[in-house]
Amino acid sequence: MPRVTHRAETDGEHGVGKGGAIPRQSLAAAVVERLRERIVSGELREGQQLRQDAIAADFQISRIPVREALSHLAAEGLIKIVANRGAVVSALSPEEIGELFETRAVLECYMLREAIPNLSETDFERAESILREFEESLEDESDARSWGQRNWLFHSTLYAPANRPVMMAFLKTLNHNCDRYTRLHLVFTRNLHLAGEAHRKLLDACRTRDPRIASDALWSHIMDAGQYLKEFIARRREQHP
Amino acid sequence: MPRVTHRAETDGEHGVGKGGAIPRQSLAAAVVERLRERIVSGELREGQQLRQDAIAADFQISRIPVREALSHLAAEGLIKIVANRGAVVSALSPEEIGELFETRAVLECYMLREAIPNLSETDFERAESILREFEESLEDESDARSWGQRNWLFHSTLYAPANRPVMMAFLKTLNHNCDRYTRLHLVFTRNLHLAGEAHRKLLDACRTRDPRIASDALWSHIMDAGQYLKEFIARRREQHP
DNA sequence: GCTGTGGAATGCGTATACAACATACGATAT
DNA sequence: ATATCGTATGTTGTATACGCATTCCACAGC
Repeated sequence: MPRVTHRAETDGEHGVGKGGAIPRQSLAAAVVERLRERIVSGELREGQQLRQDAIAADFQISRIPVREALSHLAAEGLIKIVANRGAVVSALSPEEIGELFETRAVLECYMLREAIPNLSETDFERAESILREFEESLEDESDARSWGQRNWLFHSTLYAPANRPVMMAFLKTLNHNCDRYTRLHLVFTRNLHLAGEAHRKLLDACRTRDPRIASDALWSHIMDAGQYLKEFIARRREQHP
Repeated sequence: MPRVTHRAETDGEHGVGKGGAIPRQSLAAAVVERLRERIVSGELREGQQLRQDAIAADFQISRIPVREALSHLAAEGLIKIVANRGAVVSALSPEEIGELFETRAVLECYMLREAIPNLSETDFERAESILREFEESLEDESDARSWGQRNWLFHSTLYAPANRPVMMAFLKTLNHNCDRYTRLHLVFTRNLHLAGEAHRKLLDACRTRDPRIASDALWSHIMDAGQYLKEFIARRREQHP
């Protein structure tokens, strides 16, 4: 959707603030993307305040598109807005984090069970190649940013044959919200390879084409991560109150 | 949250448009509520265009809060926004409607299974009384508006003991989206009492305290409705293209 | 020294104003 | 007569401007 406002012409001309100028599409949509990236990547810590003025100035736009962007992010659950008191990056309680992963587990296991009968050899190869890329990128610290994307790509490849676009959309948002915490954990523990192993086990389980086996593997993959994170965050909150 | 803008003083002074003036809280939030009500109640048909100007004039406010409200509703899935071309009440395909109900079934059955061990006699009595109110209100045609609310109230009472606030919030939105179609169906077929019977069966199933029995009952309750509606809408679309 | 009240400062919510984009219709040229 | 382009109109997207809520701090009273 070629959305070129009058600002577009001035984009490249002079200095860009720390945020840089925004290129195309709806400004609000662009701001959503950038802010989400910053939140999910951990650049914006949980609890941090988001001032409309500051963001607007940073992107060199007015507050209106910023407000819309914030509203959108609030709907996704990444931030919380209190009337007249601004927006903060939502700090979920350990229980809420656990629930997020639990919801994922419930829906994704169902998706996988529905997908298994339709999984073709091509799908397996696709997942395999994504997994290899994934494992290679694990070495590269700077690539940590794309970890979430690769993770979702792998999972969604397995679910795609279920042919449930609506659920997929749901799950994508949910994963955004979970990745934020997963990354936090990964950064601290640095055992990224564990995630790789878990994925490989999961893929093997799918190859059996037994819905029960695959589903169980996925269930523990997600719930274990959730449980681990729940405890990790709880400990961390105690130490840094 | 007492949100009184300078508009509040002028609220009662002169004539109200068809929409009436808006009292308190954030204007945007208020508009969301009203529009959602109109969409879910079927007052705004699917596919119908929502012009910002018209809505703003109707509520006697500017377009800014209207835009935010629309954005919010889009996030809930009740409307669709295309850049520079406005918003329309989202017309879901029969397949999408089916998926909506399927998602509900998956999550709500899980919730119910988790809730069953914690269901107390008090909970049963509460559900019972809601169900009675429900059945009484069925006779009153004018009360059809509150059908969705009562329906969700009944369901959520059964899930509450699972103690999963995040999932509950998810499900509430999902139910809003489903009710819109359920209502459509009910208005045409007028067999509201069927819903009452299904709920009574469900309650009895829960009283067995057997997770399997209760879950199965809920599953068919939701999936049957979804399937029926899917076909109903498909037929209706053929006839009124 | 502590508490309560008033005022300034900061930042959000909304209104108004203007610019950009989409569509439809009519004029002109082939 | 048809096709294409320009223009008119309406609607959305964004900027600027202003009023109000909340917060923080100073200062008076106890």
